[in-house]
Amino acid sequence: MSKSPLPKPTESELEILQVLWRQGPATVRAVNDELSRKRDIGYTTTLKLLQLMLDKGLVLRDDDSRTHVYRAAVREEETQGVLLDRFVEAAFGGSAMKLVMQALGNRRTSKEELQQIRTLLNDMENQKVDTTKDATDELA
Amino acid sequence: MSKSPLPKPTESELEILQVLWRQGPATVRAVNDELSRKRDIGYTTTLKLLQLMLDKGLVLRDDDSRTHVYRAAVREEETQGVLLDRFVEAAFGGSAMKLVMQALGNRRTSKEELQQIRTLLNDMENQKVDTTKDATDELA
DNA sequence: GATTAGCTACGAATATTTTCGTATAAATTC
DNA sequence: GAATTTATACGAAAATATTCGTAGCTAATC
Repeated sequence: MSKSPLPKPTESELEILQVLWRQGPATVRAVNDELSRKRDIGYTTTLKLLQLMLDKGLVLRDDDSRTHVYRAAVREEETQGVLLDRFVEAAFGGSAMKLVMQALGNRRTSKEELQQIRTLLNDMENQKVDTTKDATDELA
Repeated sequence: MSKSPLPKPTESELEILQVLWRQGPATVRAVNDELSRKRDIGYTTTLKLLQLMLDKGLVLRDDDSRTHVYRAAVREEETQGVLLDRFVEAAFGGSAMKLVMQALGNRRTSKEELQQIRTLLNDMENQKVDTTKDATDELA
């Protein structure tokens, strides 16, 4: 019903969400193994983080068996949206455009990706008009 | 010359940098007044933050007169670039595309802005970033 | 069935960031 | 020129976030 408060995940919590989003439900061990690939982190640290995240409602867990299985309780896109808003505000003074321009300008992007964006741009522009038979009045 | 270590500004420090970028060199009082518009913050808190930022090399100050004047020591675009990289990594698993798509998809963007992006896309696809005979142009 | 290995719970130490109180001194006001 | 206002410096409390040690329990191994 109402939008949950959706507590802001910390940096470490985000790391874990990334793992869960990418790999699906996982045990503490699995999450920890994954995190360990990138940095030094103890097992109980990962465990504690997951427990805190459970309290916050960021993850859910299945504790039927002794080895608990955690899964993300927040959707990837939604969470990213929230974080993005915050980030745009904090780092780009609220200008999403500036961010996009910089994100695009600053790195190598493949032709496929560029085309993907073009398609999105077209969709956005058309969608704004309406959804009748023809809306292709602009060519890019 | 060499890439500076460029210590990562914290959230609060970023707030202050925003002010300095927007308004140029300013006194503690001026910065604090500006921050106070958005949230509750004591004068000495702002002062302390600026002093810490001075230590870190994020700002410079002119203390010729009793009332010191601080100014940003890091450029806006550069800092945003660093933060953006970090953010893309942390929140979008390293995919700048995902971020751009979401940033574009999730909010109202004017036709002018869309056109602006198209122009950038075209430039990028042409690989040559210049619009004239000279190829030494650079995108912001 | 005793020992070992693997798991969770949880308190607490660390580290980091944010906030402010207090001391002190210079400028301004009356 | 005394009192008030306005500064800076700085220690340290408070708030957050991260990390790990240890206890206790269950399953697996020998």
